[in-house]
Amino acid sequence: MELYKQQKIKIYNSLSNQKEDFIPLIEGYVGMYVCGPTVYSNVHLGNVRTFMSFDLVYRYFKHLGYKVRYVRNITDAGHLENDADVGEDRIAKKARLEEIEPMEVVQQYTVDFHNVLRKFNLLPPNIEPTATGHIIEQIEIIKNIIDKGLAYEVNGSVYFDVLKYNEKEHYGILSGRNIEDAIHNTRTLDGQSEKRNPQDFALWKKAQPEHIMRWPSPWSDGFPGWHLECTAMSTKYLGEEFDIHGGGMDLKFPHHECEIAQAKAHNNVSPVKYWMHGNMLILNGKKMAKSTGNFILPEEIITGDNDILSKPFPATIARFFMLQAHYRSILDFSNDALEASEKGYYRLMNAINQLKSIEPSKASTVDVGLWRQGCYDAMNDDFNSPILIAQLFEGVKIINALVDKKETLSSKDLETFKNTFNVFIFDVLGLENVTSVDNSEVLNNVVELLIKMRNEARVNKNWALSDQIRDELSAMGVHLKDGKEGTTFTL
RNA sequence: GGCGUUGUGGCCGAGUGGCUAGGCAGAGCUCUGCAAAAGCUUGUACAGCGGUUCGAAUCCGCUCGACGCCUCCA
Repeated sequence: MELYKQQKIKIYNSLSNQKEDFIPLIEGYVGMYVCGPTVYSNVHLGNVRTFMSFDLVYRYFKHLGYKVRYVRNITDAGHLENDADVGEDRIAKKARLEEIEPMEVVQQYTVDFHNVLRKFNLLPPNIEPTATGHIIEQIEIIKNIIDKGLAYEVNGSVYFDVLKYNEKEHYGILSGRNIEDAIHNTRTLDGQSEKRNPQDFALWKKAQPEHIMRWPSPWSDGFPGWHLECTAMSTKYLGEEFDIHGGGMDLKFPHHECEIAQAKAHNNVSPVKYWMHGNMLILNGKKMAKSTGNFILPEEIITGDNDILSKPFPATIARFFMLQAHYRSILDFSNDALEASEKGYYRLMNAINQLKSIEPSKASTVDVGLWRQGCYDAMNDDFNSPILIAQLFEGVKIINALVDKKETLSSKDLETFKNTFNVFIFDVLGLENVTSVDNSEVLNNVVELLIKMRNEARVNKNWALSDQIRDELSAMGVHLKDGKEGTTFTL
């Protein structure tokens, strides 16, 4: 029997603001869409956190035996900057500044994105579609929405008519807003607008002469609005109605709100059953964001090349650190917190390494089934990885007690225990067992110390010791050379 | 200003109306020639003020603070 029939998941649905039983549209299958990055610059650690949160979700579904179709897009058609009416496509702007092709920008940062996620051990999605690869689909959706009277064309651009939509539907259903409030609280209007209403959003934008990314359409040579791509691609690959849509909390409004409105207008059905939003990674008390410069790059964790870091950390430790917080909580990033996680991580891995050598006994003194279900209960409760990790540390205590022969497990229980422990750590949490941190500086110092001790032995004519040091180092691959200027070594 | 989230012991970070989350640090113990490491044990915290309740950190109200969104954003 598949595990998913035994383990029932509850998911916090942003649409209802409460935990709901997860019931897939088709039993045994899960359709999941996650908003991917806009590839106009390097992803920062905050971006990684969000994708990692959904990596956890994906991994757990897979572990339970669900057939998952996980779609995560690449936004390569940029977003508009500043005022939408005069704004410029981000990718196009970057390309113009760097005097390269827009697709070079896209290619460079897409490759970077993939490299980063691989280092943090994120599984690739099943489909990773691009916005520019779905221009035709987007145009078709716009046509349909215009036909239904919920969008209008002005000067070659097309806008979604939010007020009209709101007559029959609720624009703001996801973010808990009322369109009336929004109208009354409009910020200072900047300049003249083509829009009938400030809340309207672009489905298609006419390209200005300086725009280098453009496609033909019935309305103008131009480019699609940002929100539309996700509707086009999720509909195409997951259907008009699918199970889960995820993304960062900051996309809830307006991006996801607009997606709901478009999709409903287009398909006459609410597109998503469970909306999930991952919370922000905070640095210095503020959200990480490229625009403010308050961020840390994933690579900097690994190289230690950032002033706030005391040293480099393996990527998997950063992963462990982030999974120690629930995905819906804001998480504070700091060197101290990372160091604390590092110690806990090694404790966990030491236990795993000891687990291999434990011998079974005739009977069990530990209720393995209860402990195992505790692991599942944690994940079933809205993917609560911190609780799971706490449960795994209970497992660490059990392992230590087994090593000390204070507890025993039958061979069957031991098998279950080992299997569960490994599955949750490596398959579900996606951690990697980094046993030793390769630190060439430490190695250097160690060898220098041995050289010094050997030289003292030579001065004392303690040839037995000095030769022992040289020969044993040599056996380990460290070769000493006595030169006129002193002793050096090679690896 | 509007909408929403949140405020937990030295630090990070879970959580439920009554029963010790967990990690790090600290303390005690075991082990050990000494030390370290490792293991075990230990922490009565929940912004403030009211209210509901037999009982609230957990529900409600107010105050104060923090954060997110309202413009691109994971």
